[in-house]
Amino acid sequence: MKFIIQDTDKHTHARAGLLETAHGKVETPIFMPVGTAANVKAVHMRDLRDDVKAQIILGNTYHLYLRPGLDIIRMAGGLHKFTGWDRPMLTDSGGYQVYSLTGIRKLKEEGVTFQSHIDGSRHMFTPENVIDTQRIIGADIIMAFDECTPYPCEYDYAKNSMEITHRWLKRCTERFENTQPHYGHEQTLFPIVQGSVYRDLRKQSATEISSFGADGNAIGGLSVGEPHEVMYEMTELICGILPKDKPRYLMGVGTPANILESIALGVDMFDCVMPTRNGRNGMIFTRRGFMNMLNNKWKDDYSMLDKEGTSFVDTQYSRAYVRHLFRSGELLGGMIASLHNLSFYLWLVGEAREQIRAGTFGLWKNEMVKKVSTRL
RNA sequence: GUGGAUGUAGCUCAGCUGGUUAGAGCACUGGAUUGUGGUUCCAGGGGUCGUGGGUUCAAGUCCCAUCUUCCACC
Repeated sequence: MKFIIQDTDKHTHARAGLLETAHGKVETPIFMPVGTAANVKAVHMRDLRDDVKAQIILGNTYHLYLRPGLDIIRMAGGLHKFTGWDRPMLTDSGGYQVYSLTGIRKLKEEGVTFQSHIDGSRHMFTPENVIDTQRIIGADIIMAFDECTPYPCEYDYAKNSMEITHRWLKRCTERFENTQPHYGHEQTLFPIVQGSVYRDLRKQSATEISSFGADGNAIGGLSVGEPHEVMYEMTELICGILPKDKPRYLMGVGTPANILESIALGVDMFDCVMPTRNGRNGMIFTRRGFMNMLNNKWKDDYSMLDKEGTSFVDTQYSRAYVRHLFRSGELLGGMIASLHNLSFYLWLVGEAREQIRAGTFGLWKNEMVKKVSTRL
């Protein structure tokens, strides 16, 4: 996988780059829609490609392993063929599920044993079989198996967790190097920096992760409940250590403001469930602020959903109509909001990229952060 | 007509033998949601307890009357 940096902002650490995978190019900074279970919820692949203009989407190892299962994906010829998405893909390793599904899992040196949230059956993920699984799924970028620490997190727990993540990374890397892609296209492995909110741990982890010389590096364990300033502080610290010539991926982030601020700190890739999950629950993000479509104030607002929006839904449906759909529990509401929000997120990072290339990112970012944080 | 039930928040109901400012679920009004378990959590507003009398220190609760709705039987 290739990555080149095309422009660097003079006043911030923002970069505009180009990532090249076997399934095509990705212009960074980029937002990657989350498609956990072999679909971006409530959005057609066609709309994802032509309307949202998504360049790369996510899948999830844990969820796909449980359903539909590896045999089905292998027989389909991999996740690209199975879903019909022929552009770049990235799979998360399941490390986050180990965190979020806590209570039905047990963590050991060997790996993690857990019970399926679907039928309670017992399974084990190890660094090795998570790589094998991601070979079968066949995404262009695959993630190392890590432990995402909760927040707050005791120093000793964070330290042990970080160390086990490092040992697992070594095992992931070995397995990755000793296995081949199943479908003829190249895959690449991203390691993940951990260390919770402790500067020395984050520094140590970023240094360790950098030494692997991967094609790209991820920052995990943030946006799990810590204050935004802490998240930015850690991100800044880590970006100062990770190699400059490789893409940096901040996992699970975030709000439009989080993304803009993190781009300024030198992050190139993002993913987050917010535009889709919050969208399904009535939240609409726009360049002028965000709105809760369930609120009473939209009941007779017949203006377009977002007159400045880039999606066809923005000028196809009125706010009053979208509010009606949400209040009636109509599925179309979630579909409209998901499509709109993803379009907005992709517009936002695309515009950030343009501003970086034009040398005007810093000022634009500051103004945009204020706007997108406004409640409408 | 007779007998038996019923009446408490917008809706469906809980309130044991009378005892602090009458509760729940849903709905309603807001808020949260960050590598997704089609959500889930949090907060808030809202009731002359059908009506009128009575007993009692004290009545949603007991007594009488009346009205509402339902059931059964003539």
